[in-house]
Amino acid sequence: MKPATLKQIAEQLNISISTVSKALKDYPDVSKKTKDLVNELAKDLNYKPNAFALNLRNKESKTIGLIIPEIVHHFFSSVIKGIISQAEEKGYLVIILQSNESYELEKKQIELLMNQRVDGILISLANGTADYAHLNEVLAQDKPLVMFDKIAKLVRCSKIVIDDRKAAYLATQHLIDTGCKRIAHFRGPLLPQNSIDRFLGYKKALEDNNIPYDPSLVYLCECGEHSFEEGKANAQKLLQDHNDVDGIFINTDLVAIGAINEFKKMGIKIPEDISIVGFSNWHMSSVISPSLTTIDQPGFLMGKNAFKQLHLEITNLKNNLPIVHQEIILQTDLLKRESTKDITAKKNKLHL
Amino acid sequence: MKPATLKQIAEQLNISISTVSKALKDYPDVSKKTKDLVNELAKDLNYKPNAFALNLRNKESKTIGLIIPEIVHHFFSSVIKGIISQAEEKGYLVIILQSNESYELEKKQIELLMNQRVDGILISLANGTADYAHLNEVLAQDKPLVMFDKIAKLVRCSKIVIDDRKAAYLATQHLIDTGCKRIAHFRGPLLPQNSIDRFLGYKKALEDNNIPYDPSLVYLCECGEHSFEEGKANAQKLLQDHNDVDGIFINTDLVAIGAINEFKKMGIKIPEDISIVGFSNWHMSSVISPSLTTIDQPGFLMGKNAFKQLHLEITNLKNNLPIVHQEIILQTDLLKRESTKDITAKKNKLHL
DNA sequence: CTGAAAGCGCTTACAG
DNA sequence: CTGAAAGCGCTTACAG
Repeated sequence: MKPATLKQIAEQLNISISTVSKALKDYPDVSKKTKDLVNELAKDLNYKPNAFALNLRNKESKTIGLIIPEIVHHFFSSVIKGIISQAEEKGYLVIILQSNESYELEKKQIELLMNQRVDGILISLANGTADYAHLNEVLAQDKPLVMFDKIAKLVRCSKIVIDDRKAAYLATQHLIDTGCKRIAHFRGPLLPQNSIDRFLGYKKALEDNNIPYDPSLVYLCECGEHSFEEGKANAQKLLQDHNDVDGIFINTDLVAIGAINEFKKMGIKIPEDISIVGFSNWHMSSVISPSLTTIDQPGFLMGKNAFKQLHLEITNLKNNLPIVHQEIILQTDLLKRESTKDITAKKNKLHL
Repeated sequence: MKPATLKQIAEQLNISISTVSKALKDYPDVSKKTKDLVNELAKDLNYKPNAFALNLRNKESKTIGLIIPEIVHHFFSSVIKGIISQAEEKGYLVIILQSNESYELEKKQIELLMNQRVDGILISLANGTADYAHLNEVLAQDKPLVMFDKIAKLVRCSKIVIDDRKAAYLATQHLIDTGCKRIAHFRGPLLPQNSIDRFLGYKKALEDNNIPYDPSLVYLCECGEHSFEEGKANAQKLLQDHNDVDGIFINTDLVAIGAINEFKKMGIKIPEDISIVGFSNWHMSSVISPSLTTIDQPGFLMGKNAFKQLHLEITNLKNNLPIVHQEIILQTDLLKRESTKDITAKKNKLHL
């Protein structure tokens, strides 16, 4: 059974399409009697306005596009959840595409979404993305665009991020505060700004505490599918290279958990021998033993804020109001758990 | 800058809109000269056909809807990935909604998607869904609908599933084959058919091996957010209630991992004292120690198949071909790892 | 080879 | 209070 149209209602009632349309929208210049007739029949026929026709007329589809590097990923799926929940509240639908960390795919997907004429685009960049022409093109066409987490500083649009550098600084400072003297870092890949910033935060904290920076203490991870194994491998390498390390700041929780597993297997005590701080607050991190001290990365909140900002820009554009790009920096908290030492306990001991 | 239209091209070239349209579509009855002119200008203006107009005319949007109980979930996010990857290949976009395991939300979202006039709908049911009127309504309106994983047997549409009962049977049989005599089961919630079937498979395997079924050996889990903690709690309870258990078949890997953690903490050896089999093959399961014997639940493949089937039905509907509903049962494998005993090793020993 | 006309389903300014 | 007309941007059967 095909969905009913205004035309059908009009014909059955022997009135014009315009009147039917106005009756359904409760225009004041339609008689009560006509309105009642129309509404009743519309209900009987289960009339729903044709979204395609509305889109064409209103030049908007109440649909946005989301491009994300990876879906099977705790942080990113939390962001998606935040975006969708907020979108649903405002009556928007979300088309999701996955770039697989590929610049080429990302470029194609931007085009797809532009051709689809979504009302706006939300994106977290692929690691491979170093050229921003496709993003600037979106902005040039006056299409609202908001970036989150993995952003390009040079693109002039709104951004929702955390302060990776500051968070990494705090993480490292916490290791120093709890007595670590020789602190290693398992860093993320070379490209996204985030792992660069985390590395820089680590380095800065060392400097500010007069601890010499030693590049041989920095190990690289892909932080992709094999994060856990990378953590184990790096833990092994680290022990071979340096037997004096007493603290590690690790780019991602999953890598940290791999490292912890390996250390435990080798009989190294955490936090007594080596203290560890992770990054992201994965759901397993609070639950393993020892539980992992880490930086809480607020994915759900980031998603919510990203959609809110996009929605604001879509609305302003529609109402010919000026669009002010925002850079929103979400707060990150250091969650102190068992993989680092408890300072208060230590202090108390000293005071005995 | 607003996107270009056929009208603009026509005006600039002083020809009719129809001719422009036909030139762009390479109709044979347009002169080469006109085609060249049109194509050149179209390229200059970066002309892209207006998707809203096409949707209205073609009565299709090359967009499907997906309703899923939970996004932040390893299995479901794998399914999503499979769906999106396959959809992209066929030129379809995917709108994702999350039902949060709520029947009410699910119902609303079905309506949303119907009003949006997506070309088809993919759904995995909320645990709370026991009434299927909203799903039958979709089918009554001739909209292709494919269910996966959490399905309703009574709804007459295509389904992509695994054979939960058989997989559970194999898991339990494996425990029996490796010498377990007293086998417990941590089962999932009462509602979705899947956990019922897994329970039934467990029970059937016991029967077929003349092991008496003991209801006090069956423990319930929500298998939601706190799966890990549930595993720990159930492990504790089990030890209090029964000190003779030597094997457990557990509804979900995450619960199993929680249980393993707890057992290890209590000094119970796995698999020597208690053997454990999980279900789903979560990415951590192969990587923890001892690694978890489990049933591989092919999420990505399920997503791919679900979209393929939906696409087939969409295409057939469009071409007025008959639609044959399929129930596709994907293969599940038992992955033998360290949390159960190695039979071959045992056999070898016996043969010495 | 080109173009006017009708139509997809809706809305709204305008006429009566 | 009701309806004819124009328009959103496109396609295609038909006329010339």
